[in-house]
Amino acid sequence: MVRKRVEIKKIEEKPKMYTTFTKRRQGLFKKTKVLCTMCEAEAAILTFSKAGNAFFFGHPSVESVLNRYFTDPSSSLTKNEDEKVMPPTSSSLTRNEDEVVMPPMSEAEKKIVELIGQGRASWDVGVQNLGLLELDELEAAIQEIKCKVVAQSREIISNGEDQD
Amino acid sequence: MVRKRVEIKKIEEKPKMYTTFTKRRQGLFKKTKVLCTMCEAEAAILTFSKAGNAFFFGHPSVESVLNRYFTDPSSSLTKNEDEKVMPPTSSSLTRNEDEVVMPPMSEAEKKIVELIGQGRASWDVGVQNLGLLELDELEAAIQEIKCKVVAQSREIISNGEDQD
DNA sequence: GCGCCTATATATAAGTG
DNA sequence: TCACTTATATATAGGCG
Repeated sequence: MVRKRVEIKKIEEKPKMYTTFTKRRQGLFKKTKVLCTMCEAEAAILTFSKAGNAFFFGHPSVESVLNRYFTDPSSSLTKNEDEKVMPPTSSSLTRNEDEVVMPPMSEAEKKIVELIGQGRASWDVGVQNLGLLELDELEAAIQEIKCKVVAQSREIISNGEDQD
Repeated sequence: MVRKRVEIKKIEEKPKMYTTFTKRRQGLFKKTKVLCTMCEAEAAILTFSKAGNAFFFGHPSVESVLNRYFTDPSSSLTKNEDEKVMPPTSSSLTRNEDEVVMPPMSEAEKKIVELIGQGRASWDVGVQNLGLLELDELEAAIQEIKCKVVAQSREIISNGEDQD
């Protein structure tokens, strides 16, 4: 219970380091979201743990913020011309889940998987390519999924923590 | 002196909003630095205030983190079995010159993909295997995605209207 | 290890100069 | 508006089941 103030230095014990990373990263993301909400700010945060895991958050989206970073005049001042980061032109995100066999999906699930399945586009871009009708369907699909999640949360709460 | 808990919503009074932005941004940067120090992590945070001011921080540098963001394969998915670490040894990743590829997914996207990506389990089953904390995150993630969808819809409906 | 708990450290809203 | 104050809210280290 935080009996002592932690020193701001490298944590030598790996397990402890990972635990700390997770907790602090979560806190960081949360605060970033709050900042965006309260101050109508745009922000992106990119993290890579020592273990190599990557976590990102961006409002309105990581891409939009990065794009602004690359184009906003006030940003240029802090960068070196010759050390500009080039926007992605490589492909590394393609997941090979082609042979994943799943139980029958609901329409909602299918909708969502469909978007992700595009493979070459992230949600932001994927969404931007949809028409009103599709967006409407997707919204409903998302809502449906969300209901399941919320329902599950409630179930766990009411059952204490008795669940597999 | 924090006489009351602040609501996590847009601050209407501009002066107050800017003050809050400044304070919270500083806190955010500070925490980001601590995270990097304690956990040997790499992180970058980019912020744009409503007023248009830009602030960045990156360890080891903003540029290096962004470069990693655009190239690191581990940016795509996070698995959790025994091994979730996958150092960029060079496998199936990297450059396709003729294909436009998007950066890694956001937290929200990852959360959702994570569930589906588990394979062999539909959403219903996947959700049932999550703990409260995860469900909470997932809910937020779903909400985030939904916001994007809704926003896109509204934009289309506006059909050309533009604001600020 | 994972999720929850809680005592304490830290962040911060509002006030003051 | 910044710098400092300080009361309170929030984050979190370590413990527990």
